[in-house]
Amino acid sequence: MTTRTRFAPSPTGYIHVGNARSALFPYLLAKQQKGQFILRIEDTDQARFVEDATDLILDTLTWLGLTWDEGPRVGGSYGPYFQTERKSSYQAWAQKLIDKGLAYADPYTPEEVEAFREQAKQEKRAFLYRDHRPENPPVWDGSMPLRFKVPEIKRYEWHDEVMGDLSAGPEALDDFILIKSDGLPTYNFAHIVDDADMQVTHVIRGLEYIPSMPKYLSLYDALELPWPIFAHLPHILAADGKKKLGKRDGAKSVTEYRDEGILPEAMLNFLASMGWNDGTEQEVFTLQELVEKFSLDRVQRSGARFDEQRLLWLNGQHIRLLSLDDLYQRVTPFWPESARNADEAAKKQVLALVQDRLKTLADLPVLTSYFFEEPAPDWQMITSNKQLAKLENQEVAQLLEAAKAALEASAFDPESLQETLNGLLETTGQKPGILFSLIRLAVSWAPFSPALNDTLAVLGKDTVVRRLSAAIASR
RNA sequence: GGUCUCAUCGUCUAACGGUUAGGACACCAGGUUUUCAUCCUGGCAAUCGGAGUUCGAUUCUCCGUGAGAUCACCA
Repeated sequence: MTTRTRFAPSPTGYIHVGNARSALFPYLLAKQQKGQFILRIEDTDQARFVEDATDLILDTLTWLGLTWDEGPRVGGSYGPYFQTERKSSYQAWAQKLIDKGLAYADPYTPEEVEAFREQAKQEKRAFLYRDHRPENPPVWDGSMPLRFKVPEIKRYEWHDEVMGDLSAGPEALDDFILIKSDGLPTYNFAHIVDDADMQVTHVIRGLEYIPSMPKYLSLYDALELPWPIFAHLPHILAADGKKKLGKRDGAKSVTEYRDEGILPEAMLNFLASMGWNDGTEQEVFTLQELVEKFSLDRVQRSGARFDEQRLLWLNGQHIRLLSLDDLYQRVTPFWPESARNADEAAKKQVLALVQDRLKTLADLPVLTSYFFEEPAPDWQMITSNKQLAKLENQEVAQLLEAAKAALEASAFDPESLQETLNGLLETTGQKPGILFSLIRLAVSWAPFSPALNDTLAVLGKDTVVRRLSAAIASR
């Protein structure tokens, strides 16, 4: 049997990093086993439905590189892949339960059920709907919720690929709603029917579903459906707390990270590393490597806190892995305004220089703007520099003049420049920490820059001489 | 409150009963004859507590403690 996994989001908003990992692991497993990764949209909650959310979800997954084999936009033989379009299937499966006497109309109003719930709470005991099962339920005409009648109240035991052997007592079992009074199924019913219809072999989801497992298991049995393989994933915790990461606590959307210059492969690597590792000391994985090495039995059972610093570090690692051409493509929206009219060759030259220093793509402007526009002299940078602050005004001027003269006479390839710079050290008798820092600042007025000779070479003689003159003049 | 789950450096994690408890991020200190956010070297830092099983427990069992999840006509 080929492995078929799925990711089944509801279109209620953006995808945050926790959601993204719930998509990643089933994706990895399906790809590794040459199976199919299915995307299903669970849009049965009309109240929480958000108009553009589906497109946002699809676009986010596409950006991440988690492409689906079946689902919206691509179709497939087991569709439709939107739950609202699958009503006939839910009807058919519900009818099967009704025929077996395992589903009944819920005659109570929501207020009445709520009252039962209140009462149970008052009496300090768990609320169970099945304690209130109507003796002679009316015929279900669709205007009332349809409830599942749990056939056997017992303890359930099952295996979880991540969590191991699990079990839960009869308290976890209750008559739950299959179809709401609006005619749409609940998640509890729909996902089981859909997974069966779509021949999903592995149910991989967050561990918030574990407490409901006995209900699901009982329904599989009632429907005479084999149990799929289950894997419940630990939560990703918010950076500051111990709570499950959620939108309520301001979990950032995946697209925000994209806009901040995070690479999709870094995000995926990071997400995978929270809760999974291959047992070696490897930290940086490409998506292909993740596909090859992933396994459910090496997934952690405890939650992992979201540490952005680690994400940043991984992002830098992945930026360094990119070819220059690839990086050039990705960095397109991040260039400083002043680079807009620069030609491709010039931009690539600059990019090659800073590739090793980028932590995010969004760092590009700070690192490169002085290549494309005249930086404004900021003598604060010199007076606040520990070493440069010791220099007399006059010395600064002399050093800059000397540098200007030497560079004006120099060839401008990196090697010649290094020689010229070294020569300058001797003639001025200065320490490199002082001389080179000064030149660097006078030419870039930037907090950081690549190696001085490389920077000068890319800048070109005219620019370097002009900026040194400007620096001297502004003193 | 009921049910369920989890527990190793600050953080992410490794160690299928035997290791000086390993790696990475972050941090700190050096180095790479400029800065630095790259790179290299070094340092700091952990098995929640208590019983038990065992020659030997991070690892197995039990009890605590702590944390989380869940108890919807939401998923």
